[in-house]
Amino acid sequence: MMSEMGYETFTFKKLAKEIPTTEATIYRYFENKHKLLIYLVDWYWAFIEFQVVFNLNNIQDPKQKIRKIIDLLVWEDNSNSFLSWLDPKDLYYLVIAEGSKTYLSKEVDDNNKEMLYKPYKDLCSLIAKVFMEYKPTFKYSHTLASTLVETSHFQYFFMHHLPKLCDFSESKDPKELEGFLESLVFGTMDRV
Amino acid sequence: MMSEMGYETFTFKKLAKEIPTTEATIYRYFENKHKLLIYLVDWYWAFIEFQVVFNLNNIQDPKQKIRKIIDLLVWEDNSNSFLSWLDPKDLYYLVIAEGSKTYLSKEVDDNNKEMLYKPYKDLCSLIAKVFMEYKPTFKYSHTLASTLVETSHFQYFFMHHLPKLCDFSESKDPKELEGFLESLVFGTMDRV
DNA sequence: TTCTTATAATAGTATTACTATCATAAATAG
DNA sequence: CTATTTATGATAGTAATACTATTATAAGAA
Repeated sequence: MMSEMGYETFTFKKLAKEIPTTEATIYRYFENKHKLLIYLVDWYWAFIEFQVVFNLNNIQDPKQKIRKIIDLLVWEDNSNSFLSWLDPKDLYYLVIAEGSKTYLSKEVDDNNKEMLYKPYKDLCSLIAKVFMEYKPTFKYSHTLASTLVETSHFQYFFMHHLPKLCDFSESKDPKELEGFLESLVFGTMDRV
Repeated sequence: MMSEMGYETFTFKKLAKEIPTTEATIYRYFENKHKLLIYLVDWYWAFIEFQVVFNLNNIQDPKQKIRKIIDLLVWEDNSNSFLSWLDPKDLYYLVIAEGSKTYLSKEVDDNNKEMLYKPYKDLCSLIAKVFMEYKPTFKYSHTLASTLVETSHFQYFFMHHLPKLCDFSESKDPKELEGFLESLVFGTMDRV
């Protein structure tokens, strides 16, 4: 629902009607709409981290590991995902369109103290570690990790809504985006 | 005001009280709060584009041009800015914290048709052109341009609010961020 | 001086983002 | 198998938000 109608239009009242339950009941589970967004986005990052750990298990070459990470971040069809009441693909679209709103708020510092961004940080940490395996002398592994994650998302968004801001206009092929992300990551690290 | 209290907390009523005028009068100038945000952000992009054009005028070497662009995107102190009732430094902080909300909305396609993202696209186009001067065979100049602009902003935000997502934690030195952005841009293009 | 246009003042509406109360149903513990 | 805890439903209510509408008046231009 949130993904379909957008975060701003989505309300607890509408959700209550849909489930169905009452607004008051939902408030017993989530302090407010923003915390629900954070909960959903966190769920997604935890899921992706799991996917990364699982899929990197049988890969030795750091370069191949990084390629796999990029492949997992850009969903063409990651439908090997386990079943759940939360469809990861729906979450993917939600996180692309609304994910930044979890931290682009005046409560960011409070939320951060409450560890609400831990799943995102953990994922970036994990990716940064793989970067360090590939190039131990690289100084900006965390910065590059968050840049990779963010770029994978907003370029996907640009591809579909603001094609002038990227070069994948007509094709809308996730594989092309993956190609760019690989040059970005390896190019940056190979300079060192 | 919007930057200080955050987009969500800011209202036309509060603004009217501050100016002072009435809510209804503000509505004659701006359809709604979101359009005012877009107006302010557009103003900022137009200002940066002007700064880029102006500052690149006496530089020939594309590499130096790119260095200058990165320097203009990350504000340590761009206070050679002309005076105005809109302080560009205030706008810089506004665009970092709220800028993405201009397009992360369900109205993005309608707004795009109304050319509301033109200043942002124009700036990216200009930067992409300089990239092409530097490396004519590079395939992703627009993608890299928007990645550079976005990355310069959210890494600045991470630096101040979510330091675990970057590597500039203690120092908070814009120059370090500029260094990373240079490796990112040149690293990506030099691979080709 | 007339006409146009902008603003002030005021009022009003639907919706949002909550909070509160209390009765009841379901789960669980002794 | 009853007593008690806990969750939900039903309902009501509030302050604030994001607007829209109306009319009188003030200022500027023709």
